[in-house]
Amino acid sequence: MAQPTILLVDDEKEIIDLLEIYLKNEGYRLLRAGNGIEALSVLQKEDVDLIVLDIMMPKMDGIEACLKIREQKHMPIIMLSAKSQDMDKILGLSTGADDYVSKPFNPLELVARIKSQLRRYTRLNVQRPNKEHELEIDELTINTATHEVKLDGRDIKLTPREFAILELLARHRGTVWSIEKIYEAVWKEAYFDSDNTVMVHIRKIREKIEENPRKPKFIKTVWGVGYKVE
Amino acid sequence: MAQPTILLVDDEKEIIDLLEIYLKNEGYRLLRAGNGIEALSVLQKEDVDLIVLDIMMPKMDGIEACLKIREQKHMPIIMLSAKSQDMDKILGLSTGADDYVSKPFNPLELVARIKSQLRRYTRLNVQRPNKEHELEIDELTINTATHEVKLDGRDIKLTPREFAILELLARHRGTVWSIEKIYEAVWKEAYFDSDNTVMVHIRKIREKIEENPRKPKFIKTVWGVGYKVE
DNA sequence: TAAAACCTTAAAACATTCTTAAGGGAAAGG
DNA sequence: CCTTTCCCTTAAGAATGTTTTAAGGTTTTA
Repeated sequence: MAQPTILLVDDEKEIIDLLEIYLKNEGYRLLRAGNGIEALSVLQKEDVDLIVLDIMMPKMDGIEACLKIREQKHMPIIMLSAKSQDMDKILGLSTGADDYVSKPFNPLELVARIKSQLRRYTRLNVQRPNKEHELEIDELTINTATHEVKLDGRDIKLTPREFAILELLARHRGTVWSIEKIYEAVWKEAYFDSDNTVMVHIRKIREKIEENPRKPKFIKTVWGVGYKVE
Repeated sequence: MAQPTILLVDDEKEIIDLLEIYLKNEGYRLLRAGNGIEALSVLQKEDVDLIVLDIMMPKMDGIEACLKIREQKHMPIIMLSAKSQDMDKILGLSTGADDYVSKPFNPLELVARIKSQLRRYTRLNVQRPNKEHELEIDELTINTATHEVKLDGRDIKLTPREFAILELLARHRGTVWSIEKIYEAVWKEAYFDSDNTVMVHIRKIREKIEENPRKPKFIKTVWGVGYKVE
């Protein structure tokens, strides 16, 4: 993290402007958003290391935004609250914020808190299981980042092709994929009829993840059409 | 952590008494100390989950105590500071405190901060290094400050490249690193296909730290993907 | 019951990873 | 400044793991 990126979310432009002066001076890269909705769309496009979030905002308030962000990604969130709204603060914390600061605040205090949070995150340097990278189907967990598959917590070893097929079906839960489509999506080349290699792979996957491969629970056959994960 | 233990360190008895009412009400177990020296001796005997530390104290002040604690154990430290000592606050943070609260404070605010810190520490169910610069994987200890590696207390000599690879994998325990990613992270230059130098280094590391390099315990191969330390 | 669709198996073909050893180069020591 | 030692890289064959092929079996549908 050479130059950490901080997203400032507040509807009061003056506050953002003020913070920008202090934070730029510390070498941070800054992004801004005027409400929760904007913040979420920025997060989709940009790689953000920490968020400063005002509680009171139009459209989507900070608490709601905080919850939504937590659903997707894990990063330090510092909440800003109007003076003496202690209940709000506590609420804010139980939504998953990592810290909060009361308005009016001393900018230096906020800078210190930001440093503290970023330091913690680099110190612990943990891979936080990123919900974004996890697919869950009942007791089956597929981590697309680490290529790990777990069934009831037990590790399942899948080969790269097997993994790719399972990921494809799990990602598009409910939709049926023909053998041809699967082949093209995974192999990225044209499919020749009379090639049963996808079928063989499906069989191998079932052998590994299904209690009874003849009566599959995860990968179902849709007769005459293809396969799906329900 | 059924009933987390909190150590309150302050020379003002009234403050500790006040906090005790609020924190007991939240179900915490409480320990008290009147200064830094007392605090350290309590820590030797008791299993503490979080410390609240006043900055201004006789004998050994909070900053000094904070540094000493950090040398030994890693746990959340919340500092208390007299009003408007902003510089003190920032100093406190750079000594390794995790958060701070200004006196006079709202007890509910402190309760919220304590919850937040404890939640974080349980949420990231991370291996907490006893010392800041040590990574532990079972009986393997990696000191990133001194570049020392110990296995069951015995010294293991690793070359710089070997150390860098092991550190990388150990720091991101659980995540799988492809050969390409490892190369780029350690060598900081572009990777050329058909270069098996990472592989050879992995082999050398295994030779040194694994009982049976064919059946590695520490550095596992994830076929078709890369390597990881579990 | 025949035809079509799907399943199973095992072995051959293919790909990746491991291992070893040797040579070049950098750093340490005289 | 030369020698020695240690570290890094390269390369090639061995070992291990994966994918494909192909042939025969089973289930479903009409």
